[in-house]
Amino acid sequence: MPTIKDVAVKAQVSIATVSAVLNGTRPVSEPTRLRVEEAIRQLGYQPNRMARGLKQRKSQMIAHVLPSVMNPFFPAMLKGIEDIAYEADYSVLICNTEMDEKRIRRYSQLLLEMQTDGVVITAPGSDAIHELARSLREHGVPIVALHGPRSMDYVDRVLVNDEECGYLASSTLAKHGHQEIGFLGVDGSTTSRLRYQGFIRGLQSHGIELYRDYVLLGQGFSQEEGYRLGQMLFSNPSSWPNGIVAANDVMAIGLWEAALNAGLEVPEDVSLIGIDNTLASIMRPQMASVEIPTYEMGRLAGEQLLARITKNQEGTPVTIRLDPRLITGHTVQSRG
Amino acid sequence: MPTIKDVAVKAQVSIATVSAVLNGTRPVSEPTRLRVEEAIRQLGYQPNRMARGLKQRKSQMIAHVLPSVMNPFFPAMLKGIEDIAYEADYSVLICNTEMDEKRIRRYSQLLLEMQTDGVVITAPGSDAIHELARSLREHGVPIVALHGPRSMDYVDRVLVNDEECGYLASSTLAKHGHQEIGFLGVDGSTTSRLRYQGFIRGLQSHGIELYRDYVLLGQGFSQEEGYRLGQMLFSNPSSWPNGIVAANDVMAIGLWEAALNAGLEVPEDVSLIGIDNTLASIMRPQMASVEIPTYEMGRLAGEQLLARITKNQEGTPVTIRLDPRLITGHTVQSRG
DNA sequence: TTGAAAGCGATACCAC
DNA sequence: GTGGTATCGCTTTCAA
Repeated sequence: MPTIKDVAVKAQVSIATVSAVLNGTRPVSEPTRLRVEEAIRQLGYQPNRMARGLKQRKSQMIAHVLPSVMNPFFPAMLKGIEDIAYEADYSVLICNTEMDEKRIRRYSQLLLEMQTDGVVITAPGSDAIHELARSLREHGVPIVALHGPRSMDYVDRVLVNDEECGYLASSTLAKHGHQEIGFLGVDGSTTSRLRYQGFIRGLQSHGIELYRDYVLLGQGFSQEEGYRLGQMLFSNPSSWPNGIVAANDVMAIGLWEAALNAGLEVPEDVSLIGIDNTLASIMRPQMASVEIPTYEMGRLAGEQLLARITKNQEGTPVTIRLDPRLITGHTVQSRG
Repeated sequence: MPTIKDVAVKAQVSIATVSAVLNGTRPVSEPTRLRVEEAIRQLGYQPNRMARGLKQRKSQMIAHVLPSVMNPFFPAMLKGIEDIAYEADYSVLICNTEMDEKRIRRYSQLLLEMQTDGVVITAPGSDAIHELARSLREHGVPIVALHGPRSMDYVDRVLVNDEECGYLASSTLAKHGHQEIGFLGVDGSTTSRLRYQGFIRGLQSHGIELYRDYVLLGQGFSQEEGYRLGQMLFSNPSSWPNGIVAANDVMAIGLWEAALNAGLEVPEDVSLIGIDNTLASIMRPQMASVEIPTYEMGRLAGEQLLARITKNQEGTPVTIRLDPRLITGHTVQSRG
């Protein structure tokens, strides 16, 4: 690979001048500029970002820390971040945590070693995640929490209104005349808890009674857990809810399966609505869900991060909160 | 951030010795080693990878060039690559091409500027992609084509046996007694063409006639195209295939919808089978499909790439070809 | 077993 | 407008 020196020799100028042409940091006369540009072309010269980064103490790289790209909820966020980064000439490093403490800690160190200019965190707030955030901040690396730890109120955040998600879901069932409405969530998850709060508000605002037996919390947002909780819900053949909100689409699909296996028809016997709209729209029949603008959130997180990097490093943390949107489907049927 | 020099001062040794402790590149006496390690701990020192990379002319970064992480086919591959990279202390840069020539060209340049140590390419072989590969190779950057351009026989490749995918799909329908079998594919796609060839072989080996009218090629592997082609297939109310192979799951789902809209029951009136198993398993009823071991392929690609980077830079290109696996579902029903 | 010093390929300050 | 050169933080000879 040719270096700036090769260019300088070929164009018969100093490397300082080549640098000036490259970065426009100072005026260069037309003829020299042309000579330099010609030399660059002929040599196929490309500046070395490691050298530049070393000197400027920035890498033009940002990172996205997320649980796993294999979870369909996240790729759109990653894509949103990448699109913004691309436009601003930044590269994106990807860090799948798998919710593994050890892995998070190693990435925490790696990001520092790489001189990452900023980090978007999309991961539940475990100890290791908070430690990662603390360490990065301590070293002056800007952070944006994207649908991440809600408790990170000391960094910029891009969130969806999770309470509203739950509200939209239960309200929809209520409006369709359901009176006995269940909720499937995840124990210890802030997201699940907020959605449950909205769920309650939806019931209340329609004057519907809460059946505590129809509220079940599992261990994770998985299809298996949705199925397992579904089985419990339908285990009593004489009593089950006629409408159910699941804390996300994946659980809703497991729930759906449990309903079918219990001999129930959807939506004739029981209405279902998910949250996220990751998979709802591709199901047949299409499942009702509450859409979260994940791509847009990714873009906003990317923009906010770059703003912190290039402009106001300081300044009080910002919170951007987007609203979800109801997606109607064929798994909700009017009652009575 | 403390530098190697700070450590040296604190431990009262030269930076050369610190470096030796860090990298084990030469023997260091026990007492000095302990002093250095203690200094590193106390300062919270982390080596600067840009500086190291500049000197060593490698970045400890690899890249994954793929059409889009939002396409459910790719995340598992990316994850496989990342897992291998993580174990070997490499970072992964992500490059979504969106099949956009301009974007590919910019990434081509970026990867060079970043001093990327190696690249996994998972993208159809457009002009721009071949140009990217050529440019990287010219600069000595190892490449692995992961389910990528089949024509890149000058680089290592990790592929699935696409012909076999088609064969498994049509054979399955044949074994269930279907006689009039259709195929939905994509015009100009090598993947689609190979799967079609296997499809034909499946028919032949079961002595089944090919109905050319039931073979339709669209413009892309999308649900919309699946739907559109499906509509064409079902437009003649007196004649349609009773079994159809779609070149991938996403198209199969569009096709499914078209069938339902045409008033046909699946699988009573028409059997369907997809390829990829990206979405088939989560559909209800579960869709039949042919599974591609994408995660495992990603791992193999990562391993092969790292082998090239750290060991045999030279040596004739390797091709690793994995076999697909049939996933039975409820969209195929026996005939007659 | 250790240290001094020459780079790696850029940027940026200081002269001219 | 342009050139010389110190510098970024590290690795790697070469000497001692």
